[in-house]
Amino acid sequence: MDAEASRHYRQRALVLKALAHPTRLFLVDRLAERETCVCELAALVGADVSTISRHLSLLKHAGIVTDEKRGNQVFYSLRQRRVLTWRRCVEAVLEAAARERLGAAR
Amino acid sequence: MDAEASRHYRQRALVLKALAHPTRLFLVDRLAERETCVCELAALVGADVSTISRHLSLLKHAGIVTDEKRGNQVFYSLRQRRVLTWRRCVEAVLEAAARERLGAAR
DNA sequence: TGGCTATTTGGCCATTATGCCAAGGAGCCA
DNA sequence: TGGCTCCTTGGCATAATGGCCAAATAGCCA
Repeated sequence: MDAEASRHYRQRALVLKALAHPTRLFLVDRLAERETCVCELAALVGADVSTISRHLSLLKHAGIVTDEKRGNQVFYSLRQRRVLTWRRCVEAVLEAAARERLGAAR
Repeated sequence: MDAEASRHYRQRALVLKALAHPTRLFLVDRLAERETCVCELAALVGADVSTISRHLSLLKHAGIVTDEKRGNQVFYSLRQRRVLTWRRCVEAVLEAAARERLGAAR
């Protein structure tokens, strides 16, 4: 893998890494419905506000979400919806695995 | 997030975690072209064979690739091609970020 | 069987990721 | 200004990753 390919894949892996956490996937799915403030998201997840703030910050740096301060709250939302295609990719893998299990059990 | 949602997202995050590494993305792209043995992949990446073997094992456990022993070599291949939609998901994010940078520079 | 080649696994170590608490900063309202 | 609420960031402890070397396995072929 030459330097350019290396950079190419490092950059893409960063985006996937940002998604690759249960809480962050939940947040992305949530934000796909509507913009939401940090405290509400924290309540939904059931984790410390600081923890959620960190997850959101990570998603923001990855370019997946944006934030907007309004009053003393910060509302996060998806930067674009096509990132939701992560579902198609993952479901394809899970379905193939499920089919394989059925085949093995036959 | 209740117990079921938690399980749901944990399972999906596992698949994304398997993809979320530069070397593993490279391997997936490579295997999309044709099945390849471990030693050839190791040479392409330029890493220790044991390192590549571990990455492939991880991809296999995630249900993304399969292996087939033939002689004293092991050939890996994609289990299904729809996993390649990771590209669409990631490119959407990168393109949005690029647009944003252009807008900011305007 | 003995020697080779191809892979996987065990061990170790360095680096990164996570999560919570506490502290710090911002904005709102009385 | 003082007190609240909402977020973010610093500090830490713990767990998970990633990589390489060395050792163990498996299959081929003399």
